[in-house]
Amino acid sequence: MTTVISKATLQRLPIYLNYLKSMADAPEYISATTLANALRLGEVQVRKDLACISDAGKPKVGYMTKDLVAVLEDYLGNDVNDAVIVGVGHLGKALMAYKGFEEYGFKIVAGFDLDPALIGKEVAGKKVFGVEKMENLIRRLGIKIGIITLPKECAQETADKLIAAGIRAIWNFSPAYIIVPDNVAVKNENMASSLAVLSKQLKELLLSEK
Amino acid sequence: MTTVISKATLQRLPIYLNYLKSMADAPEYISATTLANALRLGEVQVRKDLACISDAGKPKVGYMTKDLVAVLEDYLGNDVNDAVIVGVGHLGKALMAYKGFEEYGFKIVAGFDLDPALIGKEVAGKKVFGVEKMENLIRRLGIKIGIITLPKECAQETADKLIAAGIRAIWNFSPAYIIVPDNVAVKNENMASSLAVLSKQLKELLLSEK
DNA sequence: CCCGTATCGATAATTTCGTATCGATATTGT
DNA sequence: ACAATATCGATACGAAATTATCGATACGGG
Repeated sequence: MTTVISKATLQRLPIYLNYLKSMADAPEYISATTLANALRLGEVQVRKDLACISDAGKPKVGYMTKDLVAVLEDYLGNDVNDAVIVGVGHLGKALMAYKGFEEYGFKIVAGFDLDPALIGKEVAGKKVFGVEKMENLIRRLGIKIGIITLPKECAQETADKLIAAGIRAIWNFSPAYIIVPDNVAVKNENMASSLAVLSKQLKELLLSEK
Repeated sequence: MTTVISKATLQRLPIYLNYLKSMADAPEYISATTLANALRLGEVQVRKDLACISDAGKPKVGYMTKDLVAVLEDYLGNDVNDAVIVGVGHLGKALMAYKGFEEYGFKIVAGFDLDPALIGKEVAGKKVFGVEKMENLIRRLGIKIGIITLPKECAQETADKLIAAGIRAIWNFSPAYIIVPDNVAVKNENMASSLAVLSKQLKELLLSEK
């Protein structure tokens, strides 16, 4: 365990956790085989992923479910990060209301927007501020993660402001491709990329039946 | 060109297209080097990706921008797929209003929801129907793609209904992991996976400066 | 009590993906 | 016209990820 965890594995860990927690009738033990079948993954792959964070697998029975959940939660959420969101449109509101981030050590503490109709309101219990308060508030609270849910025109400009205020990781949902300095992490969430994969799969499915 | 296109490449193609189209002052020609620098990718990687779909690169000058856009659009959107969306909450509305899907051969034609206050209304010019109309409408229009933006409780059940109605590709934004038959494509969009990667990057960044 | 089987962990093989290198070619400057 | 250079496409190499294989171990059934 506690070896170097590859990016690919890291992306699967939340999926295991999510699946385990969503099981209504969780058995006491669960095997890699069972998990693999349920999630459409390779049996060996699951075992290898789990080996990174757990060493409690037993032949013939599998892993104790509650232990597995515990180590996954521990690994994924071991330090809670506060985050702010810029752009309280539909997507921004959806993310602010998304239950489940906090399970992964992630907490949205405030939103920012230009719209006076939104400022001062609350969304999912989180207050919405005017963007002019943004830099000050981020700096004061020492927040490191910023989420951008804005039209692409203002995305880069906002990213620059966030970075100037001390943000070190940006999750960008705008269609714009954001460029940041090397000492800032960025994840450009591109809907079209996911879609391209799905669309290709569909095409192949339909073709294979002709 | 027209070789087998890997999944990794396929995911980058929309990014190239998006970048090229978003350039305000697009030059007549653009080189792989320029693209690579702008998108923080390897120069050779970009060239290799583009080689899959284009053969119009010229030494010293690069690719003719409008040709590149044309082949990318052609490849990514060569068959327009109609799609429906189930769950017209914040996220559903955000996707319905998302400009940019149609550039990738993808068109949301209707939404479905349970809320009587929404039924009959329009979101971004698309009508919202009651879920009881869902199966009929999908079958009648021969729609193949369904997007699920519902709470996790109803996700699997809805997926089953969609499939029964003839849907062959599901884009699932609910936190639930959806299981489908082999002849249906599914993409479980897991926010937590993206987040895990970003969060780890941030942690490493902060650690490396200590 | 022993044998068959499901499962684990580890190692090895294969595949996929990314990167480096090299000759070829078009443009620019002299 | 010719040399210098940026870029392309192709090939070869290396790294990463997935998949296959194997011995070891725990449980259940004769």
